[in-house]
Amino acid sequence: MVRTRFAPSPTGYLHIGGARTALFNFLYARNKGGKFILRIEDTDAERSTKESVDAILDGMSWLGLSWDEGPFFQSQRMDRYKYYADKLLAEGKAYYCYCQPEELQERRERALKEGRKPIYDRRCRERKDTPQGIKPVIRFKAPLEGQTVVNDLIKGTVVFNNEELDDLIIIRSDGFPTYNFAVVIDDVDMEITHIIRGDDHLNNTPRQIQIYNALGFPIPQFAHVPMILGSDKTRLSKRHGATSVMAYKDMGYINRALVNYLVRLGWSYGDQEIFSLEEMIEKFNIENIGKSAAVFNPDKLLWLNAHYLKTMELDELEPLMRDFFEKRGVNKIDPVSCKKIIKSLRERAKTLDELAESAMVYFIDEFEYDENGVNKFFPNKDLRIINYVYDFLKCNGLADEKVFETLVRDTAEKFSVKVVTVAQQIRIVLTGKTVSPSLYDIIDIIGMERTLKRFERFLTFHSH
RNA sequence: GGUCCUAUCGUCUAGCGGCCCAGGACGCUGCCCUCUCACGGCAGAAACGGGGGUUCGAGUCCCCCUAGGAUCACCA
Repeated sequence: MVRTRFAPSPTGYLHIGGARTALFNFLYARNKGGKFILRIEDTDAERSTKESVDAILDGMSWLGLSWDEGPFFQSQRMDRYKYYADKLLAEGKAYYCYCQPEELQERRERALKEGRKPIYDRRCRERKDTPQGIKPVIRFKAPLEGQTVVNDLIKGTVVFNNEELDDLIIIRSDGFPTYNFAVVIDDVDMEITHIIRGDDHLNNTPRQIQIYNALGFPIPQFAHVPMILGSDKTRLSKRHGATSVMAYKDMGYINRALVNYLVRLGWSYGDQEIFSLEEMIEKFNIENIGKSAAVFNPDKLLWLNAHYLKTMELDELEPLMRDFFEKRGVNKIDPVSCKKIIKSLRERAKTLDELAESAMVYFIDEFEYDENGVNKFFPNKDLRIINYVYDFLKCNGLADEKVFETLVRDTAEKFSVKVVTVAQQIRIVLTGKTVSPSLYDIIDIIGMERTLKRFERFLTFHSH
């Protein structure tokens, strides 16, 4: 039984990189019919917050990454870490260290300056006395020689010389475990079979393997996924734009689009670009994860978002638009007309927010007229065409789109102008702008009454 | 600096020795469609970092160089 996990530390929101790691773990577990476990690594009391936990859970839910077990909190598992630390101590595989943080820091800097390795010098390793008044840490007795081999599903065989690794702290002076110790205990307790995580952890892996060995635990499978970089090829951060998953929701991105984008960042399945969640689960595998870091490309994400905007069911899209309309003060809007609006704009917008913004032509009757547009399409302030169209609409109404098209064409012919001219004149009358959705859609959505009002308003503004 | 990882169009990538004078996608350019803008369709420009090997044959295997990234905490 495959068991994977996502183990974020609650020191901020769910970011793009974490989301992809979570996604890969989720997909792998689902693909194998296994379990996906969520664990919160909150051993750093200083930086961990409840808000972050909620933010991460929100992000996961929005992306549809449901977990089977958890969330487990490391802060509630102190007895487990203590138990195994004591065990290591009793077996002579760990020891108390009384060195103070300041002197450690100092020695590190000196070593660096003198060109030596900045690793712990193990001076407490064979210490027999127990200094009073100092709260010690517990260090792991790492092997002094030999090699530790990581067999990684993505990176292949990676060999580390043990002399490069020092005696890491496993329990801090405040009694809390450190990361490298806690993950091992947790992954063992939670019976994790496949550890899929960012490759910034590759260097931690030999240390963790040494702990597995010291405790006699079987080694799980490791898969270190390459990082996601910003456009300047440095680690993705705020200055590259939004990195919070929920920020994308707020900007009008659709969860499926983001998930689809993320799955293709570092993973591929031939030439396929579009994947439904079901397809991802069916086709995901670790072999097809690339080995090199990937640059986050906002344009491609935008394209995917536009794709889902164009192809999703209107019934699914309609409720998603609510927030974006409300943001603009549009609250009472029935689902039927909302769907009409979406239909008229979905091919012109790339985000839900953009769609809502351009939908304002349907809601605001008091707008400015684009002066350049007016000058361009109304030579000599000639209002005869508009008057003619107005009269026609007032007398005949508009049965359907075909009638409207005929009207535009006939009018153009009657006044010996191009069809574009007639259309653009009507567009300016109806929206004030030279760019808008299809004219018939506007009339259909706002209704004949408001249509005629907009004509009258225009004529009043421009008749002198 | 030590250690580790990585290296195909600007970007995401296909390629797992001959099917590749390198394919797809985003973006970009042009044309078509068209009531504007979009959408859509078609076409185009655009890459195997460099140098050595191995081999009849290398983008694909090996080595070196170079370049990027990661990591060296009582953070995770």
